[in-house]
Amino acid sequence: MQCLRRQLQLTSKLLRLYSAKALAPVVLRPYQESCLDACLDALTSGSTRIGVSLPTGSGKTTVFISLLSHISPPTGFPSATRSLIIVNSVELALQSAAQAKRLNPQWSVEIEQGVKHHASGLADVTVATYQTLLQPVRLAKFNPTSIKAIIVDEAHHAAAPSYRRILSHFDPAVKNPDATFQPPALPHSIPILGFSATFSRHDGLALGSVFECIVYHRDFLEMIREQWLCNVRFTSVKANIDLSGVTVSSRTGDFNATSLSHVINTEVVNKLVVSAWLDKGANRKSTLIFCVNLAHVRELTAVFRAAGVDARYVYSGTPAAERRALISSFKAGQYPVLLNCAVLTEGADIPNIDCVIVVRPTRSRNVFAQMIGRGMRLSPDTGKEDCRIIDFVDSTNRVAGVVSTPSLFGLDPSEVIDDETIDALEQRKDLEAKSQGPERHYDSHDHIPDPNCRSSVLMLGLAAVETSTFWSALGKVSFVSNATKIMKMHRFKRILHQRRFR
DNA sequence: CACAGAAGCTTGTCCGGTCC
DNA sequence: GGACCGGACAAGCTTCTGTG
Repeated sequence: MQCLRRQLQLTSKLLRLYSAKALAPVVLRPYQESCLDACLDALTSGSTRIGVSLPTGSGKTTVFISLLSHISPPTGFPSATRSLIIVNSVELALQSAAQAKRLNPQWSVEIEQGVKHHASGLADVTVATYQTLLQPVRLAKFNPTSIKAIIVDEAHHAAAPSYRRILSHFDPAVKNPDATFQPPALPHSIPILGFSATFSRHDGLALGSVFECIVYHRDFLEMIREQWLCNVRFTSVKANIDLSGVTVSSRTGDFNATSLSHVINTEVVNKLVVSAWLDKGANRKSTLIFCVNLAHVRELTAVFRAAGVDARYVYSGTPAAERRALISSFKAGQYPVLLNCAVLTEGADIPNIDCVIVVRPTRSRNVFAQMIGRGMRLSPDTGKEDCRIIDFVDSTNRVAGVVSTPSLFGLDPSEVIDDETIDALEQRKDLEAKSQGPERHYDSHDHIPDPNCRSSVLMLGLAAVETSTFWSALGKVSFVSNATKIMKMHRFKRILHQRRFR
């Protein structure tokens, strides 16, 4: 087995070198290479359902397209040469297909989506939206015997019943929610590889029903430090808000929006937000603001406009054409402030954003990372040098579990942060750690309890910090060196082969 | 041991958002 | 307009704890 693995690894590396020389277009970043290695290592070790966690802007699409070129048909099934990429929006489908064609011009690439895009099912790579694949006729085009791998983009959705309805056709181990569903008898196993920036779900239970393990993870903090994402300057503003009375959903673990809006969407706080922006963000070209709910979006926009700032907002009800125009003119720098509520948290690609204001306190590190991640894409064309992140912390009561800039760095939430870089914050954390003795973090807990994984993390010695879950531990892995971390991730993966997720 | 109240968990329904 | 998603919320059920 060891010998076979070495052979396969060598083959995949030679293939990578060969394809790089033959086509010469793609030079993967070092972490993308490591990610590829981790995935191929897992596949050659026998895993078939694996996850990869890479932050927004890290080039997930490039990685999974490259990965497909290194996955060979299973032994004994040379005709299984096709790949299926499942995405959750038309934009992602178009982006992935374009990237697949750009990186591998020799491939036939098709899209299966809606009424406009009908694939034959015979292309080397087909990119499909899950909404379209839910139609049996559309799904039936893809014969499992001819497929060598399936990629799931935004894979934190993969545990939803609709995704499982699709994936169960390609892997009997994925349970179809329909009790009458007859699992297919497949001649060979089809690897399912999930990619996401926030590889977790609030309900927590279901991801393990699709993926066996996470084989690679990169935290956005180290990506910034290594300048794969743009530099960030953090500012935390103390506001007279009291989160202690805000109700928390037992199901999601995060604040209830309605309850939260009673505390956040007030005249005092809204004026403070505008003042903070005038003080710290007015010199920025493009500021994106995250609000609690629709009422908050509208009222905060009004306060900005009353202060003479050209602020606009998008929400789900904004007509598609109007939304495109709003985002397009925002990208062009035609107005400085765009507010939204949950519309632009996932998949929004607006690289010119150079200021993000979070006026939506959260207990989820994922949600916080998604929000501030919108400003971290590199954008040399627009002259963007860095991104300013402004968030608001309560000054009246210290509520456990709130994710803010200080807690993100393991600092006391009451610490004042004014225009500080990641390096400065980590130096401050180190000083605090030295003065306090044993390491302590004030981070929140993410929402996926998994006793098995906690055991694994403990086995790796990664649990020197206060953490309750594998997921939050992964978040803290960013504080160790990259080389060390990758080594630990490889060890972690091996352990998971014996101790799988639920 | 039995009962009542509190706390926590599960389930169903509704809503906002997205896509077909 | 319909289907599906995640999230919010309320109602009902179960479990835990304190008291007689």
